[in-house]
Amino acid sequence: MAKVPLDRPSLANCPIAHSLSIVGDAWCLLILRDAHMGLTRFDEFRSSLGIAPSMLTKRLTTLVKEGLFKKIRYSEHPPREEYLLTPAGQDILPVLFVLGAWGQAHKLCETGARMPVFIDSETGLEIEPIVVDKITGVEIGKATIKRKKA
Amino acid sequence: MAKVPLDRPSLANCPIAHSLSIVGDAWCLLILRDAHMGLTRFDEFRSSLGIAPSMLTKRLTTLVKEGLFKKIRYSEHPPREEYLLTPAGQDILPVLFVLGAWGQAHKLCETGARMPVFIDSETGLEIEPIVVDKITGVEIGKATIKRKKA
DNA sequence: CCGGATCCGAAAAGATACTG
DNA sequence: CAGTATCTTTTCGGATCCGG
Repeated sequence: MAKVPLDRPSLANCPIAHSLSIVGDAWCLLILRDAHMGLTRFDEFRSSLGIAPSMLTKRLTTLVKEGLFKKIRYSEHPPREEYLLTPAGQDILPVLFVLGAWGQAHKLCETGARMPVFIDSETGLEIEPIVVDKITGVEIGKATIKRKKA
Repeated sequence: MAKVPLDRPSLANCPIAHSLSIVGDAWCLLILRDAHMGLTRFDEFRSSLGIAPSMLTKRLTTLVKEGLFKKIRYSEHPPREEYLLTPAGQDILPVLFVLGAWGQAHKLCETGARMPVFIDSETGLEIEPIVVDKITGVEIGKATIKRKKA
């Protein structure tokens, strides 16, 4: 899609729509996936994803502009830059978790052992992500999306 | 993007990439958002999102083919169909939750009160979604994505 | 009115080549 | 290594039409 029509009444005040206007694109989320796996450089992303350089430039530019990446010059001669996740970019991780968990649950990836797994950086153990309500701790699934009452 | 290149070694066994090859499109996720708000019909989606009919047809067709929607004929004369979420489609809800929570946390939607909120269908209370590890119950955020060791 | 199908100009994506 | 430039192909989105 070119752009989410955020002027639509149904979308104007929807946080989901606003999020999608930034990361509602498979390339963006795959770049963020790679960033969370430790990649930082243009060519690392390009060769990992097989994305055309012009596409990668465009995605990285908007992700920097939207505050998910910081562009850092790590060498002057020759000029070299790397892309580091900001806090906002790091906060995308739960989205990737849940997206991956959905794919796994529905056997989309049956060609063998799935390659990237989620590892707790403290315990080193694999994580199985679920979404719960922060207050009650109850797992989500029976909930619904509703229009807020006036 | 036309299609996620799932033949790439870096993506072939990645559940995130596989999920994105199906729902890695803003329109698809917005249609699913509307479906979770109770919309079922072609024209309901169209007028809610302002999507071109050809686009909507294409998205609905693939979502049916991928098993997120069931197409049900609810009238014979005239022939009328509606799109109902399958269990796989219902399981997308946590993805929408987390996506919305991210947008909210980063103040993407400051034009006023956000319209669709998340309501627990039992208690009627608003939900604040977070992602935790199923086993330990620890909130995710310090975790990382890693390649599985051989 | 509902659920699309078809057509067309504009826009975006993909591949490749090239440059500092 | 980090992108631009260019070219070709595909897709998008709007408008219109159409059968029930």
